Amino acid sequence: MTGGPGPPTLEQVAALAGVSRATVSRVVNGSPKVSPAVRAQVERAVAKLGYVPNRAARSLVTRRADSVALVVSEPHARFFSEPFFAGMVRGVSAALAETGVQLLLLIAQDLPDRGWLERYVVGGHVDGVLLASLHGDDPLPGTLERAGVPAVLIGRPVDQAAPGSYVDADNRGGAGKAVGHLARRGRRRIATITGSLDMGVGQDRLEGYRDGLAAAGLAGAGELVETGDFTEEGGAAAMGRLLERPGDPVDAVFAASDLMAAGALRALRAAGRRVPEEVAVVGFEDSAVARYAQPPLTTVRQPIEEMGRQATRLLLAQVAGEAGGMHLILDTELVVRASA
Amino acid sequence: MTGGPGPPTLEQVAALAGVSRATVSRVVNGSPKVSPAVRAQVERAVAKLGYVPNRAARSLVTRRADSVALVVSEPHARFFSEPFFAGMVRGVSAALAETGVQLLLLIAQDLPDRGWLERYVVGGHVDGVLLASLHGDDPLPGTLERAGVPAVLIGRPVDQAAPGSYVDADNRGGAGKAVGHLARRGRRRIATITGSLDMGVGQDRLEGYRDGLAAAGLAGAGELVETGDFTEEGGAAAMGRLLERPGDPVDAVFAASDLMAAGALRALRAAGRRVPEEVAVVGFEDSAVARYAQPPLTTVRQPIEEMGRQATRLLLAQVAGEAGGMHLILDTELVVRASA
DNA sequence: TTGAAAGCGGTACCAA
DNA sequence: TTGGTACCGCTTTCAA
Repeated sequence: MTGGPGPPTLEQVAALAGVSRATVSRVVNGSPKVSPAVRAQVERAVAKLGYVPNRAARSLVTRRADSVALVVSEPHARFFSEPFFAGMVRGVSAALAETGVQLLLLIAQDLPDRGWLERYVVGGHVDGVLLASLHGDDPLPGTLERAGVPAVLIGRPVDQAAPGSYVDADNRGGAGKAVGHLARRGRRRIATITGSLDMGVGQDRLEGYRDGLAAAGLAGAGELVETGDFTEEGGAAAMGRLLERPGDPVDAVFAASDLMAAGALRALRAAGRRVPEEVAVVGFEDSAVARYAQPPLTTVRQPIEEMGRQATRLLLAQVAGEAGGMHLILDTELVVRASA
Repeated sequence: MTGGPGPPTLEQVAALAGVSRATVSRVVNGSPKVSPAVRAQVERAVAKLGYVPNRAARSLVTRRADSVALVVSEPHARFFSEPFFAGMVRGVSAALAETGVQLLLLIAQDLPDRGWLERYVVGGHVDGVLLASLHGDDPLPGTLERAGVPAVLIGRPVDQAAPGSYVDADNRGGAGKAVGHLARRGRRRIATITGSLDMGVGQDRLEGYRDGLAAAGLAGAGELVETGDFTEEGGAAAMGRLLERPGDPVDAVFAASDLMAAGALRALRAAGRRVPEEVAVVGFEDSAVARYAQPPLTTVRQPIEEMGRQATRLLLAQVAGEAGGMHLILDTELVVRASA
C-alpha cells in the first residue's frame, strides 16, 4: 500500500484527500455535516489506501469497547453438550456481524480465576455481557447488575425475581407438549428424568411435565420422577432406577434433554425393553443426538440459534441505552420421530 | 471503588501508591527494574483499586492487538459439523486463556463482505490468524503470507507446497488403520465414501484408504470409491450408489466422516442390509454421532481439541517471532464399536 | 531505580 | 461545512 509502514492511518487518508483528520473522521463515521464533494474525495482516498479504523484508538476515546463478552459457565455448558453451544455461538455471531461489535468468548473454566472475570467485565472492558448456561447461585448476574453493566442471560436464572434480561425457550410449554403427545398416544404411566434442578431450565421442564400430566388427567402418576443432570450417564442411571420401581411398569419417559434420552434408550436396551412398543421416549433440544439415536428420538426443538440472536439484539439495545428487564420466551416445537 | 467515575486508571494507582505512572506500568508489566518495596506498594494499590489495564490504551501504544482471529470458512465448517467446531473452539480458548490474548471469532459466512475480512486481518487489527476448515482455493492464506501476518491453518491446505504452518490429524494414517481393521476382520470388498476432494482432509483420507488396501493385499478393489461431501445426505446417496453396483456386493465401507457413515447406515437399513454382519461400517472423527448411531460406529478419533490447542501454541510462537512453516500432525486412534 | 514527557490513532469541541 | 486541537490511558525513551 501507499504510505509508511503499518496500516494506513486517518492522517494519511487526510493527506491524500487534502482535508483534515476531523473531516475524514466525519466521513468514516457517517456524519451528515460533510459536503458531497469532499465526502467522495475522502471515500476515494479510503478505498485507495484500504483504510480500516484502528479499534484501539477509537475505543480509547469513545470509551466504548465495541465488543461484548459471551461468558459460558462451565461445567454446565457441558451438560447442554456441544450442539447447544455451537448453535448459540452461531446465532450470536450472526447478530453481531451486522454491527461492528466484536465477540469475546470467555469460557469460565479456562480462565485464570473468577476474580479476574469479574474485574474484567465490570471494568468497562466490554460493553455488555451475554451469560449462558448459568449455574443456580452464580453471583455474576448480580455483580453486573450492581455495576450497571448491560447483561442478558441465555436461559432464565433460578431466581425468578432476579432483575435483568433473559432469553429462553418455552421450556415449560415444550415439556407440556411432549407429555401431551405421550398421553394422546395412550400412554398412562409417564415418567420423567429431570435435568439439574438448580438451573431454571431443569425446573421449568419438570413443571411442564406436571402441567402435561394434569392436562391429561394423569396427575396421580406424579411419583414417577427421577432426577438427572443433563448427562447421558445420568439419564441411563435414572432410567435404571425407573425400571426397578415396584408397581405397574412405566410405559413412557420424558427426558429433559436429548442426551439423557439417549442414556435412557441405552438402559432400556440393556433391560430388553422395546422402544417405542413397551416404552416410548421423548427428549428435549433436537440436537444431532436425537436424529442419530436408534430409534430416532421424538423431541422438543428449541430454537437455539435464534435464542443467541435475540439475546444479542436485546443486549445491543441495552448498550444503546434502552431499558433492561426484558424476558423473551421463544416457542418450541414437537418433532415426532420413531421413539414415541 | 475509590476514585472518580469509570474503571481505575494507571494514574489513580500511581497516586494511591505515591509513585509515578511509569513505575506502576513497570510493575504491572513485570519489569525487573523496580525495587521490591515499591513493587509491593504498587501491588497493594492495584489490588485495592481492582485495577485492570485498559487494553485499548495499551494496544494503541504497543501496536499489538493482543488478540487473534479464528476464521471459520463456512460453508465447509458445516460439513465438519458442530462437534468439530465446538471442540476446536474449546482447544483454542484453553490455550489462549493462559496468555492475555483474546479470541476474536469470525464466521466468514456472517461477514459483510470478503474484502472487509481481508482488510481487517491484514490491517494489523489482530496479531495472528487461525484458519479452519478451508476450502480448496481460498486466497486468504496467500494474502496473509504476503502481508506477513502470522497464520496457522487447522487442516492442511490442498496445495501441499503452500507456505505457512498447519496442524492436522493424521488423516492418511487414520484412514489406513480403519481399512486395516476391516481387512483383519476378513472383509475383502472394502469400499470408501470420500469427503470433499477439494479439501486436504478429503484427499488424505482417500489416500489412507488406498494405503490400507495395498497393505492388506487388496489393491485390486480400488474401484469401490464413491465421492461424498461430508454430509449425511451425501453419505446416504453414495452408499446407495455402492449398493447398486454390479458384481460381488460390498462387505465393508470406510466413510471419511461419522456423519457420512451415519448416512450410509441409514441407506443400508433401507436396503435391508444388516450391519455389521453383511456390511461393516467405519467412520472418522469420533463425534457424538458415532456414539449414538445404531449400531454405534467404529471410527477413527481425531484429537480436535488438541488440534485447536496446538494450532494456537504455534500461532503465538509465530507472533512472538519464531519461524513459521511448521507442520504438526497429530495421531489418531481407532475406536472399535459395534458397526465393525 | 525512578520520574517527566512524548506520542500511539482517533473523536469531538470550539472557532472560523 | 471545515480545520485546529485537547485529550483518552498506556508504554517507553531519556534524564536525573
